[in-house]
Amino acid sequence: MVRGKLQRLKGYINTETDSVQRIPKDGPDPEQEKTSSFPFSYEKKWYDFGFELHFYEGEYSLIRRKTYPVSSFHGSSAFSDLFHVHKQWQEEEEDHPLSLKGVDLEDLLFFDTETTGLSSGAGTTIFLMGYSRIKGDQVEIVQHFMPGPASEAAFFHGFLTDFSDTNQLVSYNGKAFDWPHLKSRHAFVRNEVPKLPLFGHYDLLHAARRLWKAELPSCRLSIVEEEKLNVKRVNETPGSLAPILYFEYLNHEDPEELLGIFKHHEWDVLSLIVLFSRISQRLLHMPHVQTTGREHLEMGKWFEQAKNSQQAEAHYVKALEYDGGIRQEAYVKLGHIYKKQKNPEKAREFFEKSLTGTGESKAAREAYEELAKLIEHQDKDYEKALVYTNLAIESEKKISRLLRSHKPKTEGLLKRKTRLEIKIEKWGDSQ
DNA sequence: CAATAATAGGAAAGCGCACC
DNA sequence: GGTGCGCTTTCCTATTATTG
Repeated sequence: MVRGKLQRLKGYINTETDSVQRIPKDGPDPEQEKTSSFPFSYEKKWYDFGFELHFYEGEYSLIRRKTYPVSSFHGSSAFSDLFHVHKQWQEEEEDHPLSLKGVDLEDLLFFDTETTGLSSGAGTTIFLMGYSRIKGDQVEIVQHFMPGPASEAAFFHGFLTDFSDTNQLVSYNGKAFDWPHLKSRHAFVRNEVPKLPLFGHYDLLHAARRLWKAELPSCRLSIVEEEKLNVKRVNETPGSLAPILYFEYLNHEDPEELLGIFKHHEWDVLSLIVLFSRISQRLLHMPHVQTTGREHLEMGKWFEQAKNSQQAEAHYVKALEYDGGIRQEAYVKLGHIYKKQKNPEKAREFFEKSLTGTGESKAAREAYEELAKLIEHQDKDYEKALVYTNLAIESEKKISRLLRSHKPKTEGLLKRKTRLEIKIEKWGDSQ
């Protein structure tokens, strides 16, 4: 039985080994199948689904191209938002991981694959890969389908002959999953097909995590879609069923059940477009995007890490408008920025402001310690510095009592305390 | 199930300031 | 003017979360 299956997969031209009863009742007439130029069963269905044959060195893959106007919506965003976002990125002075400065918008490939499993062992293959992209005033979706293991070269050939080396990938966890996977599968057919291009690669999983790690229960694409894009998926099959459905397809050749997977893949690559837009709109302070205080805070951190303190400051300042905990954190972050900018007076002002109102927190602990430092070295008011050091120690203790996971790190603070006590001992009060 | 990359936290190294 | 200490930056490591 298994042997028969393998043989069937190996060469579609060889219909001799296929028993008649294995062809489903509503399948094509076996007589016709032999003479037809279409190498698989269910020719009509494939055409109805919009797929075209791709022929390469005696093998075949299937390709579907589909377009929507850029004015159409996906969730609560229009694809055309990307135009504005792209334009806005050109205005930015400093670099950022998501920046599109100098990138041709139509070079972006919003890319995803469907595979026969998660493990990257030898048994797992890619059977569907493709992308969405902007083409003029249309969004184009290109899907390459591998109709069987014997078609991998044609499958890759169709995919690889379609774009240029200026293309850039945009994916969700593609850096860790899709691309390495694609590379390892490509190795099997590398002699027969073009080389893999060396892409620039934006991975939106990491962008999403940066913004929403604290806010969302998980940063899985489906959750992000629901919470941040208002995308409600209909008529699609979850990706987790892809392996089973593909194996079933290989048995009976009826693509009907794969329709939901094609839809799923389409949703994925379309969501990537609007996700890219949504995140960029927030990063660039573009209007009409509801942005939370937490998001501003996280974006501030992101810009800070990208060494763009101007944008970092802008987002932290925005975060000041939100509720207690957020505002407190933002004050502390701003304090650090001004401290780095050699403006200790302003730094101190912001650390102090962070302590008004809100109770114990890591931010408060941080502020106490920073104030102790500034007062010791600027004012040389050792008594007062000692007071803040003790407050920091108290704060640290309370936090570790509150958060079981947090192990107290008072070592540095205690060191500071004894040093200050010695100084006071030596010189009495602040001179 | 595997691979990957970002991140957080810690250790180590470089830098600047104060003190003698 | 040399020395030591505290502070910041950088480097390294372990952990975590996502993909079909």
